[in-house]
Parts: sequence; structure tokens; C-alpha cells
Amino acid sequence: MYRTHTCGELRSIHSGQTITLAGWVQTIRKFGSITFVDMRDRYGITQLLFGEELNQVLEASPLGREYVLQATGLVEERTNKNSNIPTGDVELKITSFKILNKSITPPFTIQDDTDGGDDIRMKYRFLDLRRNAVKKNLELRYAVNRSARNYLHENKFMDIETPFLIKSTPEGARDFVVPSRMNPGQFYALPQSPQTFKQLLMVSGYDRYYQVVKCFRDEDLRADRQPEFTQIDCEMCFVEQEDILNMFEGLVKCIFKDVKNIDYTDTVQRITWEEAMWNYGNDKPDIRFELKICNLKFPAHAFPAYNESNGKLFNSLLGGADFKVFDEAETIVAIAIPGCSEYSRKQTDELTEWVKRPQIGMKGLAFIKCNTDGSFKSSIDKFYSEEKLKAIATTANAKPGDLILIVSGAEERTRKAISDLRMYMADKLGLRKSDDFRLLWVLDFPLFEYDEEGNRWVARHHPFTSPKPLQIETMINNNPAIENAADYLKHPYATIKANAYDMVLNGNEIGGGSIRIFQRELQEKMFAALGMDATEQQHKFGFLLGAFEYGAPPHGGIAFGFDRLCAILGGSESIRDFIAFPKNNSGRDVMLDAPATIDEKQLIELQIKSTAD
RNA sequence: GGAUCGGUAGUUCAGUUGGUUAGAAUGCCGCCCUGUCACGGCGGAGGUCGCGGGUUCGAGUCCCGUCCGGUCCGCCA
Repeated sequence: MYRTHTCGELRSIHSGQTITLAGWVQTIRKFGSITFVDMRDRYGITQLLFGEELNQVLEASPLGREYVLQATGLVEERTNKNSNIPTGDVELKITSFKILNKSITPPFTIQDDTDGGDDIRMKYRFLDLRRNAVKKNLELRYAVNRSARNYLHENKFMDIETPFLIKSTPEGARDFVVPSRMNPGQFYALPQSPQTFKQLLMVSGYDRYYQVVKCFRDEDLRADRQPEFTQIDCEMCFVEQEDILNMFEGLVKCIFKDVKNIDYTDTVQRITWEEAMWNYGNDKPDIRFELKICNLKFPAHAFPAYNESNGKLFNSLLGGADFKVFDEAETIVAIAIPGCSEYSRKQTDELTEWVKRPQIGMKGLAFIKCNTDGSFKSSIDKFYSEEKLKAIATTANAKPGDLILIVSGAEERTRKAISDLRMYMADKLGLRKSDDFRLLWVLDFPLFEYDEEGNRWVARHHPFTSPKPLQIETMINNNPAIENAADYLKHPYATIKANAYDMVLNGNEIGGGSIRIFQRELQEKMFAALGMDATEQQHKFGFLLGAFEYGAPPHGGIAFGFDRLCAILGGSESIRDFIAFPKNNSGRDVMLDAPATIDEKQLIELQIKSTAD
């Protein structure tokens, strides 16, 4: 037996017992003829005391950091207690010990505040994982996993595995592909999600399915994006959108309770996609803070629900001033930043530079300082009287002491800019607290998006998403063809909304799903709208269309980004530290040094290379 | 595909206007130390300044190229 206890469990009540521990040497503190050693395992740290006799043994075979040690001794109450660690009241007075394995000096310190940078930590990830900080994240990940599985099990969901070696369907993201040795010249694809399989399971009558499952997408990476990532993938039969929303806000609330001990009793707010874009310029708004944007001018077709105010507002507030920038802009949006009216020239210049960066791409930034004495000072004084500025301030819901920021330009870019600016200012004002959690459902997404490069409609969510029932007619009765690509927003297809929903947590999309199409005819119509002829449909999705003819039930589902959810719950922007062995920005595993070339023999066997070469 | 920041001791970083022998902290090694727990004290070793080219009397520093890493845009149904 290597150990009787772990390094995290000894307390005063164990005093007098002879016990054996095994673990790694965290630190060695030597004092002449006695030596303290902190021994670490997964459960904690226990101080070992090597007295005079054993100290001589230590001198013959010295210990080093990260040596693996087995030590037997007597638990004793400490004379000097350490209240910083749970085992700090006791120490183990060693009677015998054995070095189970040596270690060379690690390239960085195995401590909470390690001296190692990301690069070196990833290269020696097996050492990094010894650190408490990373271990805590993986424990949190496991807790989220357990909580989700419990909730889904309680609600009669069944975990069913789906294959990883499937067929490439180049809709959406790029596929990772795997050559087939037994079928020369042919390739499997790794799933971007088990989407079609879970729909087939619904056809099979497994009416509540889930899987905590790896998905693969061969796209460029980010701090919150990995080429292989994990989803909590769910699907249900005989449900409407309302059923799904209720079931899965229940899931997230359960996770909050189990993992963070948060009672999320508030109703989860629901807004439409159009409301989200209108108020926040973003389809995944962070609602931990208000800072709603004010639409001073906008293209009518982009916001049908708000159309009545179009034009009037601009004419009454900004019109007739002969300010070309605003007169010619498609969209003008403003945001009132509380308490920032005292910003200096340097600070407003800095904000202007910020919006002019290529990533934001604005030509400039206008601002109005709403001084606490009721006066106004702006960068557009030349064009607008104090009364006008006051009217704008009122419309933007600005109070004395606020700073109104205004950007203008083409609709999409400008809306993204004000959204980014909103987040940037919220960060500056400390409004994005990582221990505050606000859930939000965003509903009624557009069914289609227009791909100007490919000159065709693409499914915004995926091609299995159903349109709102009342808009099925619009889809069937209109030709998808577009004459002028630039005017795609005016095409009837642009107005069709989907039975789709995203769950947003603190400005991050943590889950998304839809009520699916379950009739062959409508699915064919959808594929056709995306530019697929009958032959192509049959080739790519014949199995699904066929299945729909054998009594497919109405169904819908959702998939949660498991890694991202864990990162947010752990208060981190990056998902890498919530994955045991992540890949870097270039999709490389720097520990394995993968991907790598393979043997010529393998290439020949896979018929990727012929023997003749 | 694009933008941007970075690459200097094992590690994390500093390095002024281009100027003598490139520094600090930490880690490592040695000696001292019986109550430390971020132990302490004394001493020591440790550098192809990512790589290649250029400008210059002289380059860690300036220029060009390239490789690697971070962040972001495009992309991610």
C-alpha cells in the first residue's frame, strides 16, 4: 500500500496516528539539522518534518522539487500553526521515507502564481496541470458536466453516442477530414456537431437525447475557440420553442446552483433578435449593465418593428444642419456613458483613435459632453445649437454628467462599432463583473443571411431550422433569386424569421438551437433556397429526407458550448485553461508537436501518395 | 487572408538618443542555519539579445525579410 491518507485530509484529530502519505515535493525548507518538506497531491499539501537522524539520510540522498516521495510518520500538532492551509494545524514527523522517483528541475515553478508564460506552460502541460489554478478549473469543468448530466437524466434525457467518422457536408464550417484506407480516394469527415444524427434519433423515437460530445471545426481560432471543442448537445420530440426555453433555462439554473451555489430565481429575460440589434447593436448583448444605444438614423428595411420613427427623428434632431457626415450616413447611433462628461481632450482623442482602428473601422467619433451645470459641449458645436444638442441628449436618455458618443456610417459596420464601444466603455467603468451572471434568451433570428461573395442565401443557424409558421408562405411563394446583391435586405427572404434561439450569458453565446423542419417538402424547399438542386440534396442529405418520410415527429433542440460555459463560470475569457490539453492559436498541440508529417509508408497505404513517386 | 503587440539568463521581465564588461527578480548550485511555511544569510554558475540580411566607426536598440507566440478582424451553418 502506497498511502493510508491523502495530503489534504490530516487534522488535529489525527494526532498520534502513524500514517503514510505519497506525493510530490512542493518545497524544501532546511534548517541545519531539521528539514521541512511540503508534500503535494491532488487533495492538498501536508508539511513533513525530517528530524535530526533522517536529516542525515537526506544529506546522503537529497530531495528536489517534484520528487515523488512516500513517507511514513507520526501526526503531530504543530507548535507554529499555519492558518493558510487546511492541514496547517498538524505536520507529519517522518520515521521512514522512500524516494519513489526523482525529477529534473521543472522549467517553471509549480505554484498558483507560476513564473511560467503560456507558451512554456503548454509545452509542459503535464506539469502545468499539477498547479492548483489549473486543477481548480478542471474540477469546475467536471462539476458542470456532472450537474448537466444529473439534470438531463432526471428529465428523462438519454445519452446516446453518435459516430465521429461521418460524411463531409460543406455547409457552414470547414470539415476536418480523415482518409479511408479501405476506400481509396475517399474521406470521412469529423462532425461539426451531431446535428443530423440527433434528428434521426428523434425519428427513431428516442424523444429526449443528450450527449456531452466533441465537435470539430477547421476554422481559425480565438481565445474562446478551439478546433475540437465540447458541446452539451440536446434534442427533444413533441416540443415547441417555449418547452425548450423552459427546459434549458432550468438546466443552466441547475448548473448555477450546483457549481456556484447561485440561486438564479429571476425570470430569464427574453428579447427578439431585432430588439437586441436595436438596443445593443449585437445579437449576444451583455445585460449586466444597461447602456442601451440610441438610434438617431437607420435604414428602414433593417428594423421593420421600429420603422414608424424612421426619418422623423433624424429630421427633427440632426437634419438641416448641413453636416455632410451625418446627412450622408446610413446609420447614426449614440450611447450615453454615465459620469464621463469630464473626459479630457486626451481621453476623447483616445476613444476616437480606438474607433478608427481597422478592427472597428469608423471614420471618426462625435461626442457631446452633458455638463453637470446643464450646459453642453460637443465636437459638433459647429453644426448644432445648444438646443439641438439638448434635444439629442434627451433622446439618448443622457443625464447631466454623461458623455454621449456618436458614430455614423454604413449600417452593419456602424452597429458593430457602437456595440464594441459599449463593451469597451463598460469595461472601463468596471461594469462587467465576472461574478455577476445575467442570462438572456435571444429569439426570432433571421432564417437566412446573404453571402455576398457566394451570391446566395445561407442558413443563419443551420439548414434544418424551421421558419416561423406564419412565414412558411413567404418562403414558398418567393423566388430566392436576387437582382441586386447590395439590396438583399429588401428581399422577402430577409424578413423571414426562424424558430431559433440563443442563450446568452454575460455577452457570450453559450447555447443555440432551433425547432427543426420535420417535413420532407419544407426541408427540400429550404435546401433549394440555399441553392441546392435535387441531385445535390439527395447526395448530401438523402438519408435525412428519406427519414422524414417515415413518420418524423416535430422536434427541436439546443447545443451548449461546454468549454465556454465553464470558462465564464470560472471567470475567464479564455477557454484554454478549462481544457486539459488545449491547442494554441495556430491549431497546434505544442506538447505533442502536432499536427506533424506522417511516414511515406502511411501515405502510400492511404493512397494519398502513389508508390511511383 | 488581414491588422496589431511581443520574442533578451532555466523562467518572468527591464534595458534611456545607436556607444565601455547586457541588468533585476525568481529558479538552479555550494556553504551556514532547530520552527519554517513567499524562511533567512553569504557566495557562485548561468546570455548565439528568435533567425537571416542591411544601415553605421559601432546595433539588444534603426531598416528589410523570415520564423514563432498572444490578441483581434475576416471566418466560425
